[in-house]
Amino acid sequence: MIDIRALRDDPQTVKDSQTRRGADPATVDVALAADVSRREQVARYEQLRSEQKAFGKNVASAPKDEKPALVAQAKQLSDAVKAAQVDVDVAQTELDRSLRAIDNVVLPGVPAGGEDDYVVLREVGQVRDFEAEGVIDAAGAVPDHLAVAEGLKAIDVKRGAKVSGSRFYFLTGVGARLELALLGLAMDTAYEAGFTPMITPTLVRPEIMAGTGFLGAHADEVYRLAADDLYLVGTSEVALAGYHSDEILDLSDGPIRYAGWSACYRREAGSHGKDTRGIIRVHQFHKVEMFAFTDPADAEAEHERMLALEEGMLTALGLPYRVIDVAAGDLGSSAARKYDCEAWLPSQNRWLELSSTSNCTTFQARRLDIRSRGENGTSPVATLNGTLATTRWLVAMLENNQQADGSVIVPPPLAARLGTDVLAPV
RNA sequence: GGAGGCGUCGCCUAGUGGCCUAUGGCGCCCGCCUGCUAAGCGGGUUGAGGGUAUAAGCCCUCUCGCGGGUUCAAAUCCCGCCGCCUCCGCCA
Repeated sequence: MIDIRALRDDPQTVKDSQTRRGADPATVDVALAADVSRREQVARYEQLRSEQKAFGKNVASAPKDEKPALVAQAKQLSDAVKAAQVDVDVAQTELDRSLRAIDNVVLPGVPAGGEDDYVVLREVGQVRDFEAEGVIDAAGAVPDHLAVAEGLKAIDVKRGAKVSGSRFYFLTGVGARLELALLGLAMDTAYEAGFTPMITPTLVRPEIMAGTGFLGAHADEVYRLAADDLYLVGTSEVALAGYHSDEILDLSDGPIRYAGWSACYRREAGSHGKDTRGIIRVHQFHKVEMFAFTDPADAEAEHERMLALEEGMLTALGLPYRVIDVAAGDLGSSAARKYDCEAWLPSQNRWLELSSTSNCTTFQARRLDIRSRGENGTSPVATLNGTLATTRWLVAMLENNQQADGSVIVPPPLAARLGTDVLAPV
């Protein structure tokens, strides 16, 4: 939800933001009109209610024989109050609806445009020359993650499909160990950076799902259990954002930071035919997600901090990657800025998104009513999230660290956990 | 899954339709008293939103788990939901 006070004070900024996203700036005028209307109705209701309460005392203390006449008058007042209450409800609903139609205000510096208008901030690490090293198959191509994994008996997609259908898989043996080591490293990294480790529910109530904005444009991406009216989360961000819903937080000691470990479920409804081989795009995976509640003034610094932690993980794993500043039109309604880290995928000669960190400023906190106390009462906090590791990271590790003999070098931080620095084909 | 009980201002608690603008205690805060501490005495203490003034303050609305309903009037009566507790059953 957008800040109604900021909207009153400076509608032009919000209009400009909508324009940069490719959205309709007229939504701002609709919301402003709804705001004025709501305030009028509320003032009217409060006035009438005040009169009613004062009159009610007369009725209570009146002698018995005067009561019938007073009650008749009170009834008229009551009818007026009820009518005013209905008007307030209508105006409030209209205001909420019009505010939900407005996306978060993008931060200065965010590139304008759509999906292809991102700006590459930097490329880090060296992409190996696989051909020169002889890491190619019979057809002269770099083996992809699934070919490598099958050599290690690390991933079984055939039986995943047999048991659960397409886009499901088993991580087997070293594959399972590698994933546990990766996610464990991510949890430890987050813990050392001041994040409280959390293992979160993966089934949530409708109001939490809606409050975090995942039932909007991408509602068909979400699994729902009809018999229980619960949703399977696509990320622990949902549970972590909901964790403090309807609360007033004490941020006087700095940001509140959580690292959520959870399974994530996505229907991948709109991606038929995309990334169908291997485990790049699957219905279920695991993820360690950073989540922070901060003072709005600290949000941009926290965002940079999360990005640095993500880059630290990628560097520790020795993965070549680049950082992109996602363009306004590709942000999703709650983000004010988003950085993606993309690792190099040698089998496809392209970049693959491994992590994403969003600064949602106060947008999510307004919907979930999460505030902190300041000099002038309470105000919404800022929320931020960022990926620290997912199952998909295995894809990049398997491809980038493979050797000509089909073995895979284990990066040092994981080697310590696995007890070996190389995974050999079996 | 079945049966029952409960949810009031930090904690405990009173409150069965109208002077409830919610009782009392504990705790906490301020002051008095005091060699110091404790005790005692006096005062204050639900939270949120808005208005006005900004030294404080003053005014209005909402707030008795949440949402509806009945009524001129609801903490109180009715319905739904959520949560907690007890017992039975089942279960990793």
